[in-house]
Amino acid sequence: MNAAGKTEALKSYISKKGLRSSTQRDFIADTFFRTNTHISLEELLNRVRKKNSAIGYATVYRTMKLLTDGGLAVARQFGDGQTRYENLPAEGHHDHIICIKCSRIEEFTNPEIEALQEKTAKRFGFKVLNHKLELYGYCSACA
Amino acid sequence: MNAAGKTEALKSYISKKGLRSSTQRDFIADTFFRTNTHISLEELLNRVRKKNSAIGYATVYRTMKLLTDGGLAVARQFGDGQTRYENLPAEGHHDHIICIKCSRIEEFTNPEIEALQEKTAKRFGFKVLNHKLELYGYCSACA
DNA sequence: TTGACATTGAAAATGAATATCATTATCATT
DNA sequence: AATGATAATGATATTCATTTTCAATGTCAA
Repeated sequence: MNAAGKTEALKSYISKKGLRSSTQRDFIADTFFRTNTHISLEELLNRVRKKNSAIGYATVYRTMKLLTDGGLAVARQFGDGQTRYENLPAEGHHDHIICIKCSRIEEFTNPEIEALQEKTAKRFGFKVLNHKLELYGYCSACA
Repeated sequence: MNAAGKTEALKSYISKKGLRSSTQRDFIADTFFRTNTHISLEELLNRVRKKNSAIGYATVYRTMKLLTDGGLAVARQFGDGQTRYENLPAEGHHDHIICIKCSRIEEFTNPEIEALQEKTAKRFGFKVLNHKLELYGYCSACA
């Protein structure tokens, strides 16, 4: 989904929930939708304040929580104590394969793996909403 | 590796680093080595204090950091704000399925998924050393 | 036994995330 | 356009997990 589509999706989520619009939230969401991936709240706040320095800290948190609840952002913990928010890529879900030497990161999708995950979840009676799959190793240049 | 082996490994790690032994640390580590999986610091502290009520929580934090640095524990973030420590399993790798409401965590292995990961890695010319797969959703009780 | 220094426990400090609250903005209804 | 119910905001306080500080104690090589 592109940024415009996300803006639409957010609008319909807001109206579905009986919420109201605000210029701050629209601006924060739009700024986030234009990022690539894995932005921390601090980074997002910096970008937002470059254009609108009056926007409060808490409003950014609230907006990101709203986007996360609405399925327009994914909150991720990479272990450094800060939550990072991932903007949904245009072409659906992807996973990561990471070189532990040169930090090269490739994205991939594998529908077969997704299907097996679904099957595994059923085995445990879980309803899966999202998942994280990361492969760590050496890329061709570093092997 | 069994608990005794881990105790040995810890001892050699401590001497390699020029640290000293202490009864508190030995006891905390031993308690942890006897756990199964994914214990939070609070849970570990409770178990430790059942036998030795004078042990401070900072010492438990320090000990778990030491075990993590020494490769005898794995710190994991499952998104509920609490770090959980995983005792190294005797029988190799497993993945996780996590309830985002009640934080219930189940382990699973799926050789088919592993094989597909291997195939995916080859497609990118990567040599995979390890991976992380986590499924997030609602368990049967929270659905 | 001694002395350097690692370890401990209690408490204070830190830092990310959330809650509070007075004020302002939104929007369906008049 | 005015009203009123209430959502949203921004500043600040609070919460909660984790880390740091510090004085006292324990460890261990010399």
